[in-house]
Amino acid sequence: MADARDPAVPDIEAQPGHLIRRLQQFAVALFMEETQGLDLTPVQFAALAAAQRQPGMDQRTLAATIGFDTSTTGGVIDRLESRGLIQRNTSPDDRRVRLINLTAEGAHMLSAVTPGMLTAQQRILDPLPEAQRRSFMDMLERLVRAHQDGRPPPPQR
Amino acid sequence: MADARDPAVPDIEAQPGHLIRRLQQFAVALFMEETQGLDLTPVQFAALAAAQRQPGMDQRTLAATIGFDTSTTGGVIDRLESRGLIQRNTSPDDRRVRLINLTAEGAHMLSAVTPGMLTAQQRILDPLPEAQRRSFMDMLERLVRAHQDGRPPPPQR
DNA sequence: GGCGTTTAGTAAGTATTCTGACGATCAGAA
DNA sequence: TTCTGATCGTCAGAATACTTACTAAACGCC
Repeated sequence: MADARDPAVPDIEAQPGHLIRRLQQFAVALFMEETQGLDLTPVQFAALAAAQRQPGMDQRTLAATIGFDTSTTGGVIDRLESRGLIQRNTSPDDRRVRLINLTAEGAHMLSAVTPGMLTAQQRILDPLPEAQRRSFMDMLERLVRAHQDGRPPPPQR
Repeated sequence: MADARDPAVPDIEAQPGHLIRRLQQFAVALFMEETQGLDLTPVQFAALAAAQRQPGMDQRTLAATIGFDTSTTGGVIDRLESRGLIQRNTSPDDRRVRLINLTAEGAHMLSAVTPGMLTAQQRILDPLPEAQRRSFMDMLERLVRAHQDGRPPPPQR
């Protein structure tokens, strides 16, 4: 029963933010479980996949693609580069820019990880009745798209 | 158009794991924005709220409540303790155990942060039509509960 | 009481993730 | 051309988050 003197703690467990964090933890755990031994994190996988999809990307574009800031992306790329999965070359047109390309090993790694990744994705949604999975994904996409399109400033004027 | 030679990269952006990660990022950003200046992270807030809800918890129980391992929780509690928001006392019954209690400043901090936290929670779901928000939350809860209850083995037999 | 096992917490190491500051570089203006 | 501002990337620092290994303490069996 609610305590009138304590409106301050409305049950963390029922808050969207908390549930989203928890679900994200499980998603990562499932990914790691299904790709065990390949030693690639979900974020590293996303970076590899982005590099594969659009070769010769600069880091800034890659960061935006996978949804991180350039700082974080730089670190991710550092590790992938040191493992020989991607190459980072200075652009001839603009020496500030580093162009990212997948190496052959990177492409191989991507193929090796993908089946497990897909299994993990299925397992994330598994607890939902099948009819709801699409609906959940639609809402997720809608939320992410809305937030990344910048919060539309409050209807001023 | 799909390239038959490249079944390996099925569009990261459409995978549940990626979308959940992105949404979590926005959730954190909204929390920080709405509680600006108070200098409390969502995780720290969760720990404070748990301590408030059940005073005298040991760290292990607290960790389970907010959904982290004991290592991470220990670090979170370190920072809260050094800011004087919680106390950590050795249990008289079992000297291995540290009992967590909110200080007066901790309780005050909790009250100060809660309104912003609630606003942030609303803003997370804002982009969804109101009719869908409850539905989204129900699915979230179902997913988290199912995963934390251990993956129920597929309906065999 | 003594000893092996279990348990609570910490420590170390890796990897995210963010913000803010910085250096290098480029592009456009004076 | 030189100055100014903007842009790309990195660095430094803080806070998550995980795993593995370790210490300290308690428990259970004899």
